[in-house]
Amino acid sequence: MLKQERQQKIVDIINEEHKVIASDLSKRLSVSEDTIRRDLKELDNLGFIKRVHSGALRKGPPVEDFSTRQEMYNETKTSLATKALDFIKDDMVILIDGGTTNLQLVQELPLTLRGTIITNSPPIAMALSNHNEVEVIMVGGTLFKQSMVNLGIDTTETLNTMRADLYIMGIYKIDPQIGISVPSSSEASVKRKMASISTEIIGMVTADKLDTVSNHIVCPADNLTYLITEEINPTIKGLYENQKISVID
Amino acid sequence: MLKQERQQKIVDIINEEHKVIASDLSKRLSVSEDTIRRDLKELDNLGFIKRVHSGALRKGPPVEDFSTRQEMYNETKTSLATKALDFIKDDMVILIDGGTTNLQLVQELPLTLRGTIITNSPPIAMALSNHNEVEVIMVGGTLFKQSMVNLGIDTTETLNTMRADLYIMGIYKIDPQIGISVPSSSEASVKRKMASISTEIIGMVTADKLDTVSNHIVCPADNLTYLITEEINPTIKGLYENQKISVID
DNA sequence: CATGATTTTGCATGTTTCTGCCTCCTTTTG
DNA sequence: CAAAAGGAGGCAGAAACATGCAAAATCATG
Repeated sequence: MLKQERQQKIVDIINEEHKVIASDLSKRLSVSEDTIRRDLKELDNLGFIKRVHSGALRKGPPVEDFSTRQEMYNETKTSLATKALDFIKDDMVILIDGGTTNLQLVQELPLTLRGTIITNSPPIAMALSNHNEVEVIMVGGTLFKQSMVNLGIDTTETLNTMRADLYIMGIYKIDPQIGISVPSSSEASVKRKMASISTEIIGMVTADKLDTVSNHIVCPADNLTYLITEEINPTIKGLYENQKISVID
Repeated sequence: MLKQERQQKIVDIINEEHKVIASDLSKRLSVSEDTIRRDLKELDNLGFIKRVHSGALRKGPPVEDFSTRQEMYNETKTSLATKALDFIKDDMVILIDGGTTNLQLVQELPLTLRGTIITNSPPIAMALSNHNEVEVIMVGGTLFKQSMVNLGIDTTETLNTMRADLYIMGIYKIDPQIGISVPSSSEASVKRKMASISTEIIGMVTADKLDTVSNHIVCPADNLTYLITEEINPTIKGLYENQKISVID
């Protein structure tokens, strides 16, 4: 068995069973305890596990009580988020609204990032609790539970007094002709306001959201400065590029 | 069993049961009393528990960040929350700020509750995502990560336009003479504003917060309509009752 | 293919940690 | 005060660990 393969198994076992005993692993994987110890040491150095005497422990919290977390460990969303990271620099004022893709992005932000993040989404705010160099400004309003964002007249009024370098718009539906649309009018109006106070706008879109339409129009698609998508389909790409949007895939 | 694992269990047991007897632990964990004593000593040195003769007690940790405190699901907070539930009826406008005890309370609210909840705490808002009959209004501001609440001028100004039937105040420190205090001035001013727009105020207090003081005074203790505590100590109870606070234990 | 370098692994070694037992001391309780 | 319970510190065996070394496997390069 390959070393890398074996170490992957060890990580899997620890994630599954929350703890592991070195001598036990030795039998289960049919290698000497010395090898196991070396593996555990390496994995600890890499930060995957926590080494303790006679074995190792899982690193994260013992129980994940956020049922939504699994859903967000989506490979596509991760790769979209990674591309979006290129647009985020220190000392920017960044506006982020809701959506699981945006949440994914925030979770990938380096802990050393410095700047200001304005959001109307409680989950986004909470995800930033460990970013000590980021000032988080929450925009209040009435919580719209379906997408976990604050909306309403208070929200737009508060936004009136702000500005941002970059708005990372959560996108539910987008279509080259119709534009960006959402299921509720108050959400549309808050997004419009956010767009109006930001210098640049980027949107991350998974392929399933391309060429679909919802009830309330936010803005034309070409209001986006950058469209980050996984789609390689040249037809679709061309449609958006005709509107002078930079399409990144 | 791993040593770390055993010590984690001891901490869990103490958080759950409030106290623990060394000889009892020895049987429950199948190790000698000597080993238990050594564990308790270590855990005491690390600050997780308070060592006493013949066992150990739960420690009211003075300061630590929110993510650590959030792990402390313990019996006291649950029972305090249960008592507080009596004050919550349908169709009320309830103001709730931050704190783990408040979060615990919100998690125990019946899903059928109907009404309006105003909060400046993202975790509180998120905990209400499944309460379909509750309108959640988030008050924005600058996120104070240590206690996960929104604070600042915007926060107090927004609150100026609101009112509530009941304010459930998260209490950090309370003393009969000095009053209720918190570590930051902006937190104090937001709490004062919240108190001023609410008809009644209740506070849940675990024993470790009684008779302690922090830097910034919020208000006198007798501003509270009800004080809900686990403390049975008649002296302390009398002190607060002299100030015409209803003390519930 | 050949051959030398690198990586991986198991074994032998001396060291450290963990644990239970023992003895002596301290605290609690009646 | 005295007995009982709990605790501190030392000791020793067992288990776990780090380290060096050599054999085997793998890789790199011509």
